[in-house]
Amino acid sequence: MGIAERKIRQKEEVKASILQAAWALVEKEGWQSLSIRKIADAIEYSSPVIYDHFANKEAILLEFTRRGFRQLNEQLVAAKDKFTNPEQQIEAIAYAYWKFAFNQKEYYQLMYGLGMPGCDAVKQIPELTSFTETVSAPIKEMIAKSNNAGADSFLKLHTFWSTLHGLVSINMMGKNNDHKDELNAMVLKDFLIGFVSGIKS
Amino acid sequence: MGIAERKIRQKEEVKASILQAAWALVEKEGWQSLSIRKIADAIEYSSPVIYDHFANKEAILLEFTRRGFRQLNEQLVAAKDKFTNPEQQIEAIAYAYWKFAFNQKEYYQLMYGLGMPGCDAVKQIPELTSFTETVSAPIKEMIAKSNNAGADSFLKLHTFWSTLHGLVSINMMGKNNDHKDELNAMVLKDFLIGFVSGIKS
DNA sequence: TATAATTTCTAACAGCGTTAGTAAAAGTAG
DNA sequence: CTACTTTTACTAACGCTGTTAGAAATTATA
Repeated sequence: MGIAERKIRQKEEVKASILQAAWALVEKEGWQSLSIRKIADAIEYSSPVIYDHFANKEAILLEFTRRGFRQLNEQLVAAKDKFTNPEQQIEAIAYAYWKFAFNQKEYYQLMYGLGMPGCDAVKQIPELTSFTETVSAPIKEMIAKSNNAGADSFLKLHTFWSTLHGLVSINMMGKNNDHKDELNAMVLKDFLIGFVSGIKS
Repeated sequence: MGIAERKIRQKEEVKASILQAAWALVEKEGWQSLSIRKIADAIEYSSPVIYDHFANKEAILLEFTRRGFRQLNEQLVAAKDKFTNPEQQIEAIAYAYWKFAFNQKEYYQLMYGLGMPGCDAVKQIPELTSFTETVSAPIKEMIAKSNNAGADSFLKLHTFWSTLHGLVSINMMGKNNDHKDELNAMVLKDFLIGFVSGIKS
């Protein structure tokens, strides 16, 4: 009897439509004004139905956070795989990260800012692991090739990630300067030069 | 007739008590659960009274953001003034910044994260200027003393600030590792070495 | 077809920021 | 000291929010 299967399939269709509708709303009005009732309206169900698929609103946002990290990771991997040289790889990763942050602004804000998701929430994002691995690989390679074999890759990863995120978020909240793009490109380049040479030495 | 003066004084007392009560609530329950009604309860007035002193809730948060930057700046200046050498100054500033972020966690989260205050809001924070100047001064000095006189101080300031903020915010959301403090100290040191040597070269 | 299980709904609770309109208090003038 | 005007603070409400309880409707099983 395929009845149970069909039910499961239908249930997942509704769940997918919830996420789809939610994302459409986020893109149109920003994540700030996303509400359960609006989602329910969009999928033409009553609001309590949503709680049959998600424990609460935060769970929906968490799902998007996970998707965001998955997507970010895909783009980083794609950028990285265009090169074999780890220096070029790390540079490509940095630019891809930057691009993602501003092209998928809603995702980025959800993933990071935004009420600084509780420490508990962060643990529920296994996608962070892939992200970490993607960035770690070229860093480890660089260290191995360098004269500075004692360097700690975890530490370097942390520095790399933090700086990138810092640049992004200071920029997102910052004034809309005319020379913004040029400045950003320079700051990014400036950081990368320092970062790479810091590993080598 | 000092009646008008007394009235102004009384009005400002109420305004001060609003901010005081609000801050007490933030410290007890976090900024997330701060509400106009709770503030009103705490100062033993009805909620609409608050709107005689602040345009809206955001204005209250903005006031705290400004106070936060003022306080941060004071601490940075104090740290800086312990040294005359710009390298030591910039290092002291970095540590003071770090200390502020974690000692005054609520402030820091309000100032930065937290819904990434609208671009409009940022312009309304004149305190940012003093902050910028405090950090710029030693950077400019370092550039002047270096062989690399062409370096752009604004660019370096941006890098410095971004990296610090990145380190802080990645850490605030991060897991509570056992070796957290040691790692942080190392990352901070790692960054500072790279930053300073990057300016000199 | 009757019963059991599931799905979906309406209605409500408790909270939020904010505003309109009224009652009370305080200050001013005759 | 009374009459009027201005300021101040209140109650009540609007339109939202996330979330839950309980009834109604639908669907599957015996």
